[in-house]
Formats: sequence, structure tokens, C-alpha cells
Amino acid sequence: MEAIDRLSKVYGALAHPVRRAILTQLTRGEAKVGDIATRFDMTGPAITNHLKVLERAGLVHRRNEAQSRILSLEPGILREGEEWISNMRRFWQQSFDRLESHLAGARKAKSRKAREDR
Amino acid sequence: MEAIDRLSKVYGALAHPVRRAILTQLTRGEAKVGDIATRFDMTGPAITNHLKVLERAGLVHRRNEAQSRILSLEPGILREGEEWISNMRRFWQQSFDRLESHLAGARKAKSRKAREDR
DNA sequence: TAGGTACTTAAACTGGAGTTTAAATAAGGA
DNA sequence: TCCTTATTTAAACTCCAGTTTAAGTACCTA
Repeated sequence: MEAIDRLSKVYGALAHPVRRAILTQLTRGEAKVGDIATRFDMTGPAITNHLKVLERAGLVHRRNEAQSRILSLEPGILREGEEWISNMRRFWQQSFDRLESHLAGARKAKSRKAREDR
Repeated sequence: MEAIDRLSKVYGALAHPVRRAILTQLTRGEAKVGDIATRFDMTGPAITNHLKVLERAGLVHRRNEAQSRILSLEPGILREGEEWISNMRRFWQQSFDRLESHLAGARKAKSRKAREDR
């Protein structure tokens, strides 16, 4: 069973160039499976599989229309992925700033000592 | 051989909760491999492996100090990952706006027709 | 209802991710 | 030099990702 958490599914889905290309294509509007398949040198089942991964991650939505399946972007989930990274970068920046001010303090202490030693 | 592109490596690295937790820990400052290992219920080699994935994605940097390996964050690469997502969201927003104004146009035409039909 | 179009499911295979135990290496200390 | 600490490499295993070909399903058109 071992339900995989959402964020892992999202990043896992983004970790394949074909799936990122599919998402990019979908920013230009909805598309049928066939529209997508013709742009990649892969068999139909391979595309079906990539679309399933994107769908299970909650990144795309599938709708039936006659014989065609219409794919469209589902933006909410992508937002979570963006947030995790930007928080990460923000926290990293803070720890970097702390390090900087620590080093600045050390430099000051050192030059003070140098003066005292003179 | 089949060299995997950078972005795929970055997202692939983020697609595991343990690796995300390691990155989060590193925002609080550098850490030895041992410091990281004690926080997860895994054997040493498993941690070594996750660290290798993070390192190959360019997300962390490893430095030797006596018997210990010191890990620290490498922020630049994370920025690329953030950019891809935020561009994606921005393009999506644009296509959403286009759809909205299209629908607004359709609604107007419809109510005009309704008036004309009266 | 027979035939085409548009996909999906099944089955099979390859290769790589994630994990463990056991052995190897590297650096420091007695 | 031998022992200890800290971590990595090797070997082995399981399971899942990605892919293909062949067969099945769903909806439309004549």
C-alpha cells in the first residue's frame, strides 16, 4: 500500500522531460491525447502512461469528449510544489545570512586582535 | 549512457520525503552525515545513497573534515527548479485568462441574443 | 450492425531506485 | 602499531518506472 505523499508525486511527475514537455504544451490550451502523442517519438501506451502519472499527481485533468480524451492543466497542485521550493530557498537564504554575519563578526574580532597585537 | 538532464535530476532528487527532510535540516546549517543519519530510521548506506542523489543533482556540497563528511546546501540549482515551476504557472495563468475572456465574450453574445429573441 | 477512430489495458521485458548486511577505507588517538 | 569512529563500497534483493507489441473497449458514422 504505502501511499506516497503528494509532494513526492508532484516532483516525481516533473522528473521526466516528456512529462514536463506535456505540461508546457498544455499551457497553450487543452489537447487531445492524440495531439500530444504526435509530438513525441513514442507509442500510444507510453503516452497514456505518462498522462496517468501526471493525473495521479493531480497536475492534469482528463475529460471525455466523444472518442477523445481532453487533457487540461490543474494549477493548484503545481502551486504547492512551487511553495516548497521557495520556502526552502528562503530558509536557506536566512541561514546564509546568519553565516555571513557570523563571519563578519569573526573578521572584526580578528582585526581588533591584530590591532591589539601591534 | 543516456545522460539525464539537470532539471530531471533536481526534481527526481526532491521526489523523496527523506531527501526533502535532509535539505530542510541543512537550512538550519551544515551537518555531518552522522547528524543526518540519527534523525532517520535507516542504515548508514541508505543515507549515503540519498546524499549521493542530492549531490549528483547539485543540491548539496560535501566537504571532508577529519573522519567526518560535512554537508551543506548549494542554492543555485534549486533556483532553476523554482523558475521552471513559476514559469509554468505564469503561462498557465495566461492561458486561463485567455479562456476566461473567451467565455466572457461568449456570455455577452448569448445575452445579446437573448435580448434580441424577446 | 459493420467498420473506423481514438485510446486504454494486458503482458512482458529492461533497467534503475531504495534498501539491507557485511566488508573495506580513512583519519585520529592510545 | 592497533583500536575506534565515521562513513563508503560491494553484493544482493525487491519493487517500481518506462517502454513495447498485441489485444480490447468506447464512441461515432454509414
